Amino acid sequence: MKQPLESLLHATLTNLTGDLFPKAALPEGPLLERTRDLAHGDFATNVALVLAKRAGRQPRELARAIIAALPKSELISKVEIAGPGFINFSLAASAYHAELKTLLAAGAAYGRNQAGAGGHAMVEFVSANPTGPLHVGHGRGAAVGDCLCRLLTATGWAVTREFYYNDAGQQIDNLALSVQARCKRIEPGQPGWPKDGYRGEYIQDVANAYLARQTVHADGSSVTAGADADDLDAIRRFAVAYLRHEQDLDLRAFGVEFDVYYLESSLYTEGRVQQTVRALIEHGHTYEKDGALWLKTTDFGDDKDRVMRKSDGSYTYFLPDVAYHVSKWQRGYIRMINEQGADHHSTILRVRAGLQALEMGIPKGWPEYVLHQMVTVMRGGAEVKLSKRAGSYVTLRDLIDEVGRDATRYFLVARKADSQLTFDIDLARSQTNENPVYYIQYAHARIASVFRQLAEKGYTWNVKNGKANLAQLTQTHEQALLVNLSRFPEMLETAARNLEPHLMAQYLRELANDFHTYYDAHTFIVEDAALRDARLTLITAARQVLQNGLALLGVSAPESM
RNA sequence: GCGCCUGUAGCUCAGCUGGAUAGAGCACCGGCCUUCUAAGCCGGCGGUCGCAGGUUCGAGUCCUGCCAGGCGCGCCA
Repeated sequence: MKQPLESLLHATLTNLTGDLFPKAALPEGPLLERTRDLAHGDFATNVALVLAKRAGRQPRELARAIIAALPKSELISKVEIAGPGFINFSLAASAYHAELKTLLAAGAAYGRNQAGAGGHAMVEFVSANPTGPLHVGHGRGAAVGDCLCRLLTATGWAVTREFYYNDAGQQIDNLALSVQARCKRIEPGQPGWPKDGYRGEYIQDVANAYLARQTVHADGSSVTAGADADDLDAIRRFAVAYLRHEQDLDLRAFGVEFDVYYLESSLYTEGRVQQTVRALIEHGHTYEKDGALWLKTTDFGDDKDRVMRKSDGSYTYFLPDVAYHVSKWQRGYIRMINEQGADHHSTILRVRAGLQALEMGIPKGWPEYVLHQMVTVMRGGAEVKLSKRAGSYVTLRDLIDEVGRDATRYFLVARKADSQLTFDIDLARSQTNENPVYYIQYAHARIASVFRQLAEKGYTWNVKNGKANLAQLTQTHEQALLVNLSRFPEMLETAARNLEPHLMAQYLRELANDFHTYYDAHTFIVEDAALRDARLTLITAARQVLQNGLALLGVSAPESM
């Protein structure tokens, strides 16, 4: 909708270049914006205001010149100068009718674009260590990351979803020791309980399964428990597989799937960590001090250098991190987006520094990051502390079971990732209109219901007749709906470009509001066949966009509620 | 002390690349179901956009400095 008009304007301005203003004065980026107020038409441009100084003319005078140079177009019904020098465009009703037909023809594909041109993008998200069930923070990561994947796919990217986890190292040792202790009936706090052990009850479940010689499947392989409480290595393998499997069940319940599970241990077994160390040394960005090997991250903006190989010969976390990103780069991803909790924000600089130090031609801003801030969980008016170690955290599974998948996903993705989120379990549990996801789903269900009623009343919807009579849609509410439906492709484009899924959640709420308002103000199933078919055509379009939008959020679009 | 994020209505939050009169939901007050699902609609109440400067024709949005909150600042991951 916006694009043809923008092209027209751009061409007009290009023609005026040199005459009215220098070419360099032309602003880059979008020229047009949607107006907030219908009195200002459909689209507005501030280009006359922007160019005024460079052109040495009054904005309104410049606006007149631009309008005069504008070729005639069927799209536009009115152009006027407003305020200090805005040019406001009103679109012809026929332009909206054409858009509606485009929408219906495109169906589930409406709003999609090819901005990514089939390029390969990866989103790495969740990446929880297999030391316990997923908590609410992981849930936010899962919801946001999954929506990012959907947005990127819808805008022409070939997306790979990857989950990275640490299957060795200190945390996993703690896990194994904790399970071992539980195998020996030692409880947290008792003598023999490991320092920094995992205290959650799920550790006992793992221990019980281990002693019962269960077999668990995870990430393409299966592990059978040895039942020997002294075999720490067997316990470790079993516990990791057991908890990875449990996380998989959580993710499946949440409707999130991954293409690749990447094991940190493989970075060692494949020699990638060693190769990375060697390369970093070769490029001269390292030095030895106090028996440790340091990377000069200060060369790349860090406030102090970082140890990469400890004096005991083992590596700090960030070296495998760098090696891991080298793997991602070598796998050919143009875009690499890491979705993670903001408590890990300090890794951004270091990973990028490590990649730059390798001098492999990796762009400075690669990878991209989307960080989500903490989720505070409230229950009974009190905060529930998230603590994996203490074992008293709210799991993602708790939320899904109590609130439902749809509401959980919507809540976790409807806010800017940048802002802290308060997840009030009591509020989200209450199945009332306080839950905005119901509001949107209800709009969809209502439309479905209208068509059920239509059949009961012995009518059928004549699509052809509806499309031929779109001019009958003259009501204010109908026009508002037409306008907002046509905004969907722009919203999708913006949400994907900015990596901000919450924009889609927000938009759908507005669209649902437009529909509900329309629904209450007018009857769709009327005697007049032309009007009836036109209205049914309009609400079918609304149903389609609600479906498309909800699909981008991974939220269902129910036929009835 | 340093870095990242946040500060908008009583509460929870939107506000897209700076634009024209700052928007929703909840709460509160008042209306609307013999008519396609009232999980809905309409109206009202409510704001010095943390504070102070600056840039700009124009700032909630950009810059600087403060103030407040969150998260990080390890030879943990």
